Amino acid sequence: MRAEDFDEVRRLPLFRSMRPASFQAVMQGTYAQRFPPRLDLFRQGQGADFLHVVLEGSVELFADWQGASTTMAVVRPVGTFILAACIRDLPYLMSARTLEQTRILLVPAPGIRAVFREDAEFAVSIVEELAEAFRSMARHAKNLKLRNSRERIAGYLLEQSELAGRADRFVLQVEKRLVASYLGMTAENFSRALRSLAMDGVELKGQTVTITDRAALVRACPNDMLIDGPNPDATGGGLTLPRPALPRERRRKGRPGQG
Amino acid sequence: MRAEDFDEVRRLPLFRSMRPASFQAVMQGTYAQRFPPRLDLFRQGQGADFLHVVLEGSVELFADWQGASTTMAVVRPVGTFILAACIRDLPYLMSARTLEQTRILLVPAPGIRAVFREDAEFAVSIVEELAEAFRSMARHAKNLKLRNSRERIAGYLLEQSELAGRADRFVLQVEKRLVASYLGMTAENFSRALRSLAMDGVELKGQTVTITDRAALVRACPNDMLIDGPNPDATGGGLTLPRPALPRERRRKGRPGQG
DNA sequence: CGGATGGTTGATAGCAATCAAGCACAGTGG
DNA sequence: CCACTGTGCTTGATTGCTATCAACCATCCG
Repeated sequence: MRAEDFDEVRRLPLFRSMRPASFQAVMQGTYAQRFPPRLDLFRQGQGADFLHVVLEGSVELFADWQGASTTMAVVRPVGTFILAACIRDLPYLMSARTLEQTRILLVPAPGIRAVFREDAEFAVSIVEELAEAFRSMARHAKNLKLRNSRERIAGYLLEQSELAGRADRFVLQVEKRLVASYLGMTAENFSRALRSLAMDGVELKGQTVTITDRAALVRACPNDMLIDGPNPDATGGGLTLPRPALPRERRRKGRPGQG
Repeated sequence: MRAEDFDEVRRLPLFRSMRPASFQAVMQGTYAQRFPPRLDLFRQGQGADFLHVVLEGSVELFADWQGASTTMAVVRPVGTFILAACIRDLPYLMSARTLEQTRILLVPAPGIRAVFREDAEFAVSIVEELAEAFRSMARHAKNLKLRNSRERIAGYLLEQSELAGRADRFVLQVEKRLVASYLGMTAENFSRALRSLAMDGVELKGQTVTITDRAALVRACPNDMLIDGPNPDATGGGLTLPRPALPRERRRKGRPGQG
């Protein structure tokens, strides 16, 4: 591993608070590698050999079953993936491929597990990373189960706007077909539903999205901190009031969920 | 906290490998409590004060948004919940209620966070628990995105059969409406789809399910270790072969997913 | 200029939600 | 003992959202 990589990695949130000796130990066998676009990194079901850290570029995590395939997440710098599989030394639940040219740090899983026991600060970093991954996946599931496709798209656009610094105009970071899959719908339906959001203050031109009426868009999908993510100091909603204990749980029209 | 509770708790997977002094520290302010059926334990959005450990009974974790509600998980002894929220000291993403009379251990979150740094064995237990929670949620999301309702039900039945020791006859552990919600469909649809599985080797009588033709049921939903869970020494499938890189990703008929 | 890929649009089918009863069962109270 | 009532479950009719199938367009690229 190159010296400049070494320094860069040392500054990553996951590694910055650990003791120098621990860092050295974890770095044994660790290397950074550059991958071309659209390269399969690993398949679901494989054994977990390396913790992956995205340094540059982006990686798609996806899953498939019986010929169907779905995008589970897109990881960008400085995100990690398959931490859980490494910790438990179990097969990956997802497959991974690069979306663009991507530089990835590959940290041997055994080293992680060993140093975890010896360096409390590293353990804290690991567990916080993992906790955030859990919460992210829980939000993903909630999003799928509690919202219909139109709402999911509206929510996604609002979230992207937040990530772009609450900008009213931003460019989609990934191709639409991938967003569609991530949001749990077909590309065709995504296209249609996205267009239909013109009524709700969304303007489209290629990959560029312009929010012309934020209030209307929020009306189409009231944002909720507990689904859309923490987005610091969100003025919008984040409301989650205790509901008034209805006689028999009432269901909102338009969504499955339960009774 | 009673002495016999103390001993019982000490033997739990989460606490059994930690040092005595650490255990003492974590137990400060910890208490076991018995709750009546159908009692709300907390609401999503609340601050994470206690790690919860189910000692007896069962707890439903659910989430709601804009009047819609969905079951995210059912926790049984000796499972924990909201570990991630405790670790990160963030609001719960889900609400919780008891399903039956339930005894729960309430462990103050600050103690967890403090002792985590001091006792490596405890840290390992925590992180393994959390990793498993992540994987469970990831499987839940995969299940929702890659299978249609019929398949999800068939998969659920096969899983329940495994949990009952690969029994061909077993009793549903929770009411059907709740299973339906967990599987992401309405109670009505669950009822219909369940009945339609008679064609696939499933017999029904009240809460009792009899699998008369396991092969047929597996055909209705090929089980996959990476969705249905680890179910030790499963003979069935668990196959997840590298697909042969089709010219343009083909989609199976009947499921959303992506392209 | 093909050819491949991503995106869009239209027509159609189908799965799943909604609305509305009706049934079964348990607990309660007369 | 038996209405009475609440709850869970089922069934039927209907609506409608979403997938599927099939073109077609735009862009990029060798």
